[in-house]
Amino acid sequence: MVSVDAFAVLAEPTRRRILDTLRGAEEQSVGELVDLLGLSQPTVSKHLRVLREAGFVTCRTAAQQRIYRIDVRPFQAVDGWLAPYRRMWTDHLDALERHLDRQE
Amino acid sequence: MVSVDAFAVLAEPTRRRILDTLRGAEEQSVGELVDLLGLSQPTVSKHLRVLREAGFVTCRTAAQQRIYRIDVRPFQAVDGWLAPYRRMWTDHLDALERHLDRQE
DNA sequence: AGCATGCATTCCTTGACAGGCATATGACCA
DNA sequence: TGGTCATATGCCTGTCAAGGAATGCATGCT
Repeated sequence: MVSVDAFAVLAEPTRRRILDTLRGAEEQSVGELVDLLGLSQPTVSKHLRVLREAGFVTCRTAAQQRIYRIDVRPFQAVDGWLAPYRRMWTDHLDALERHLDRQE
Repeated sequence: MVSVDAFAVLAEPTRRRILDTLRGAEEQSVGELVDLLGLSQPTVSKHLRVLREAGFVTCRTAAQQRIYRIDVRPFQAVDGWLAPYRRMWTDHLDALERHLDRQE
């Protein structure tokens, strides 16, 4: 329960693929993800566990299936770290816009 | 030269600390970073190499010093991946705003 | 009860770093 | 030229995570 680092979780390309797949579909079962991604079932389950423990996905049980869906909160944390860097180029773009506005 | 994954680079907490330090100072030498971060010089140099090869920082030579500064382009790539997820909550916020507007 | 389905977990092996330490490189100076 | 400063690199070791194969564990069905 050691609160895994969100960036470390996203460092795995396979996990980002899982998230990208989930993003396009509201929610999906493990089997659907296995089919869509072409990965082994244990591989998908293990990545889903990492994502779940980091809060990126939530899970509900439907009969023998586990249905996963995205939770945005960890993404907000990542976005929070990224925000000051984003300002480094949006500020420049804003300045450029103001400059172009003055040109007219 | 194997085009390292930007997320994998950011997965290291120490590297994020280096970036956060650089962000507050335009540019800094390796020695300054060593002092500010309290890390060994080889450790800092090795992380800077990773950051440099991934494009997160650029480097200029000033006498015996190497002066590092941030380059925003890899951050833009990361932000690009994050953008659709960000819409998942900004859309909700926008909808909430519209709702509150109608309340008035 | 017995069996199949859907998923999670374990064990094992392998590969990728991270940090410490020592050393190399390159620029400056006397 | 010899020495020093600033930084980069190499080697070594420990740690940790990923994937494959096999197995465990529920739930549902007949």
